[in-house]
Amino acid sequence: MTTITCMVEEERQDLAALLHRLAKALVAAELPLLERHGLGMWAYVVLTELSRGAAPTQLALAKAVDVDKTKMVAIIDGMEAEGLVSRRPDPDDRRARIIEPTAEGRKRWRGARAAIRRLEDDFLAELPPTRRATMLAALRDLSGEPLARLTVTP
Amino acid sequence: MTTITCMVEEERQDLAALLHRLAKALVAAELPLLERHGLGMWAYVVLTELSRGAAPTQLALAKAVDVDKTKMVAIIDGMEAEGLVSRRPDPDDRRARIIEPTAEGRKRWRGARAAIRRLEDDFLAELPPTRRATMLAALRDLSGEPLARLTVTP
DNA sequence: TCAAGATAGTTGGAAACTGAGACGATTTGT
DNA sequence: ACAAATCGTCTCAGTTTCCAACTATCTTGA
Repeated sequence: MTTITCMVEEERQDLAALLHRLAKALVAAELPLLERHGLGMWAYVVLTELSRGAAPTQLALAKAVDVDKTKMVAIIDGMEAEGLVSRRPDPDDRRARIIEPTAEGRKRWRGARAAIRRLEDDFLAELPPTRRATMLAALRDLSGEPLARLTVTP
Repeated sequence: MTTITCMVEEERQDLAALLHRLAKALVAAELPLLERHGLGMWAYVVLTELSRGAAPTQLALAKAVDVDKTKMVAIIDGMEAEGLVSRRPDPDDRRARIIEPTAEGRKRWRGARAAIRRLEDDFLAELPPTRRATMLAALRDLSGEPLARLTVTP
């Protein structure tokens, strides 16, 4: 008698596609919230980066949020026109401009972030607490060193 | 003596931003693999959907992979020109075209998927097995009903 | 039955985004 | 002091995205 071991293929779907779909749906759901608080997506992303405390130059900001520096010009232009950020010459390097959020920028960002946080908490409420915590921790871990290794070793 | 309870704000970063960055980096890392197997990103996504077994019409395909139907025309045009899929009139509805992968399309897709699977497995190897399994299961769960609820209830 | 409306695929064009190149003003290295 | 590199900006071409039409076909309701 022969024993046949049937190796069931783990029909996992592509991780990239899965993450992409989730991110796309979340962004689509959050865009109306942002606009209700008077912010576009890029403005929110920039303000989020600025909320980390440091006062970066325009180029550092572009790298931090991963957009082209030529695009950052237009983003900051718009935000400055709306009074969300201010450009200030860097005293240590007169080529560079230091970007800082205004009081209004901070205010709108806090409102928008709270709304987004509520939506995401609601979205995540589907999962039991321990699984949710494990997943968030795993995602955070992956977005660190493993992600960096991806981009340098093609 | 007074006891001060310090509520440490869980400084979680935005889930959408986190997922977006991960997806973007993964896609960027996988694009060279795809092109090495003679596939573009859209061709791979379409072939992946076709591999589910059903033979969908062009419109059903567009909805399944979430692109505009007008863009699907160009995608299928290119794939047909490369001999990756075939257009066949739907016998039940002469307006519709049924899209089917060719042998060559299936072959290239299998090769590309294997390469992608290897890269993703390597990427996920950073996590301990149980955490990885929990995370993947959680992501899969979220991409089902919770995601659908997001898009209809803004 | 048959006329009106809806639908599948296609085409074309407008608007937004992306990415590369160049340039002036400035800094850095030698 | 001088060459090379860098920061912010501008411009321009190539793409993608979205919307409005159009043809051919299907479906529905009087």
